[in-house]
Amino acid sequence: MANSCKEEFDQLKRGPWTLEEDNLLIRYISCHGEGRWNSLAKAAGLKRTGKSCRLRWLNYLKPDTKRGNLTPQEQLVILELHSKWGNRWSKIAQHLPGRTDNEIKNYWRTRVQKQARHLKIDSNSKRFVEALQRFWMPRLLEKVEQTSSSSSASTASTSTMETGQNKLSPYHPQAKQTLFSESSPAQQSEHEFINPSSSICAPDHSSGKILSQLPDMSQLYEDSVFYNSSLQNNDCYNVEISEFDMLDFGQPERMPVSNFHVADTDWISSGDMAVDTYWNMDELWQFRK
DNA sequence: AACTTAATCAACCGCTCGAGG
DNA sequence: GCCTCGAGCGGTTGATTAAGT
Repeated sequence: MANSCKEEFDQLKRGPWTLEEDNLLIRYISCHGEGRWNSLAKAAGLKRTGKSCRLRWLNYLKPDTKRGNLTPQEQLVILELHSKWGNRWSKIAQHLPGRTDNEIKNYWRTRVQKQARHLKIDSNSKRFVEALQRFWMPRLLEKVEQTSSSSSASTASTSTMETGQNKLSPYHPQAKQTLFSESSPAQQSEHEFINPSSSICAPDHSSGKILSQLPDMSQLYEDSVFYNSSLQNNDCYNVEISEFDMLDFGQPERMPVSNFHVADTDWISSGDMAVDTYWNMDELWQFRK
């Protein structure tokens, strides 16, 4: 008995999914629906664990799964919700229609934590959260504003969440028809959609100026955790790496946010949304160069 | 061109939780 | 109350690709 179980386990396939496997899973689920993943895997003729099938379906094959880079707005939502809930990836994912917890987790680990390492700040620390809220999130808001204004100029019906390089699942029926579809009313009602700007600082839509809504820079200067801590810090390595960063957090009048280098290319008009809509925090350090 | 390093992301693993017997 | 099983979650790994030297 134990041997047959072991044999069964040994026969299970691992690693990347093949097209045939994907097709088997899609066909089975379209006929019988999701759930009971272990028996589903067997019934579908897949030599995979139920877990593996579930993951593959949820993260890649499910029709409303979005692929591709996160928009600035989506990134903003992630930062905002992560500051509230921490590593509750699935909870955060519920507020980003079409995005999976895995995708969000990967984004956080590869992009956001990278910047924390860069600054030598613990990504779970208050300092880092403050850096995000005071500095990077307003920058993202700015991009969201730019995106929405440029998209409204080109087409009034295209929502910000759906613009850019987002791709539908390759198996989605509409995938070949359009890359920039509007989210359906049903989809929107399924998720409590977070408007990032509402929870951080409301953009001034009447004037179209986001900069007026940025954090109070004089206050930022006064209570600059970064400035003070970096100067009082005897750790030479930390100062060496962080001095410019910290000073700039602390002396905003010397380096207003609006002066930050956005990108080498005009990310709105270049048409290369696949590259430039992606929030690249490295841009934030480029003013030093 | 060849090699190394870094970045990305799909997939796996172990754990917890809740439902049902 | 205990056990089993399915489902889901968060952390981690490893293969692939891109960038740098």
